[in-house]
Amino acid sequence: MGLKARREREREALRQVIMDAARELFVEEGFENVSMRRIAEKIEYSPTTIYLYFEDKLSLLYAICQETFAKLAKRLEAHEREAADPVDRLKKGCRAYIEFGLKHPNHYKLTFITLPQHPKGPGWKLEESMGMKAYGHLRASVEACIAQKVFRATDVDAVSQLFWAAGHGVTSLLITHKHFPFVAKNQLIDLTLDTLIEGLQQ
Amino acid sequence: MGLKARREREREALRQVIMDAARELFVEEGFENVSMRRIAEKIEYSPTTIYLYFEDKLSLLYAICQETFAKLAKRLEAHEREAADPVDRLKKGCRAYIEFGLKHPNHYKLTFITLPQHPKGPGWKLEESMGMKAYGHLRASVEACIAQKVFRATDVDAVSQLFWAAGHGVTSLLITHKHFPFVAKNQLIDLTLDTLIEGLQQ
DNA sequence: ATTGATAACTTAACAGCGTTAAGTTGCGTG
DNA sequence: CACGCAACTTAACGCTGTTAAGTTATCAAT
Repeated sequence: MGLKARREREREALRQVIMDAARELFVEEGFENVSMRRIAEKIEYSPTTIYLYFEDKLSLLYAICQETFAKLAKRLEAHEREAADPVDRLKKGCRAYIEFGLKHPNHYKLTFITLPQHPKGPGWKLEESMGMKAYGHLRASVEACIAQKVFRATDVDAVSQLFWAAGHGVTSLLITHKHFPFVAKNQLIDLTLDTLIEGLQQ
Repeated sequence: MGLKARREREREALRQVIMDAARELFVEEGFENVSMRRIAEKIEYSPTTIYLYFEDKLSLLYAICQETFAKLAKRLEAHEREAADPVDRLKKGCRAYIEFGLKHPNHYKLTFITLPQHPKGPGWKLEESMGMKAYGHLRASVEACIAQKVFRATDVDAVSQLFWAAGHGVTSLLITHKHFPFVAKNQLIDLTLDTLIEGLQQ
């Protein structure tokens, strides 16, 4: 009967409630500054209940990041369809990536800046799934630019990694050195992307 | 007599012993995974002794980072004297920065990647001292390029931060994503610097 | 209808953390 | 010899992530 199915649904619902509460706290106050007890308090369960749904605190964060980065991949796909011109598409994709990082600094920190090694188990697969997928989008845009001969360089991976490095550099610098007197964010982002494209065009 | 001076010297010596022990542990196992008690054990003092020399754990980390910044600044100065041409100087400086990071990945991680925010307010900016000095060297090179009108852009800080971001991006990506199928390190570094300079030249 | 299993959830506790208040020791000066 | 001060330690507080054991409710089978 539908009993088992209903229980399964309820289980999944609580799992989602935990993730939503945890995400809100993590994003607001940072992963390290949020305790399991605070998450539990927020959802009005005992702290140990969380351990019935997630192996430990890190696994909880991983699950949240999976969700968030699925969103990023989707957003990149959307940008891919929007722009017909490959250069424009590349630029918009990079911009989306950077702005995503700035909007979700804690998720970005976890997955791209400090990858904490999970002491046990099969290890951290996010990079191989969501992260790789995101890189695939970037690579496709670059490949289009090279195919249309608007870029001088021909090594698709080198150029892709150049864009990733620059985008990552801007993003992580703005995130981790909040107090540094940076110029306006948008100015720095625009200058970065424009300079790269200008320098690559033949 | 020289008593006070000797005591001062001894105090400074123990302070340095603490910093050396802490740095070694931090670099080996990461800031979060090293407790004050473990540092104390290593130097064979009680944990509270450390608090006679450093306000708290983060202050200890900050002091260590100051030292690292100082080393980097010195190396940048050396490279600065070598090259007369401003573009060449800028390139060599960036290269030195990146190679410093790749050669001391754990120090780099500690000072530029993992550096957490100090909760005791905004008066703590590491960037105002040693980090600023390093940034100053970069800025001077960029300023020379702009003064000699080899660069199109005129905002010295924006361009400086562009180079910092790109250099940091390459460095941190190579350090933290060791298993990713990057192209050859030198290829990526060269492409990055050449593309930036090409894109900025008028 | 009673029993028994099973799943969901809680209580209590452990070991360790950063940090502080209070206490102890040893030494140079009066 | 006694005082004061500096260096250092002991003991404790209130946290933390996590686990073992215990409770409760619900469904299946006798």
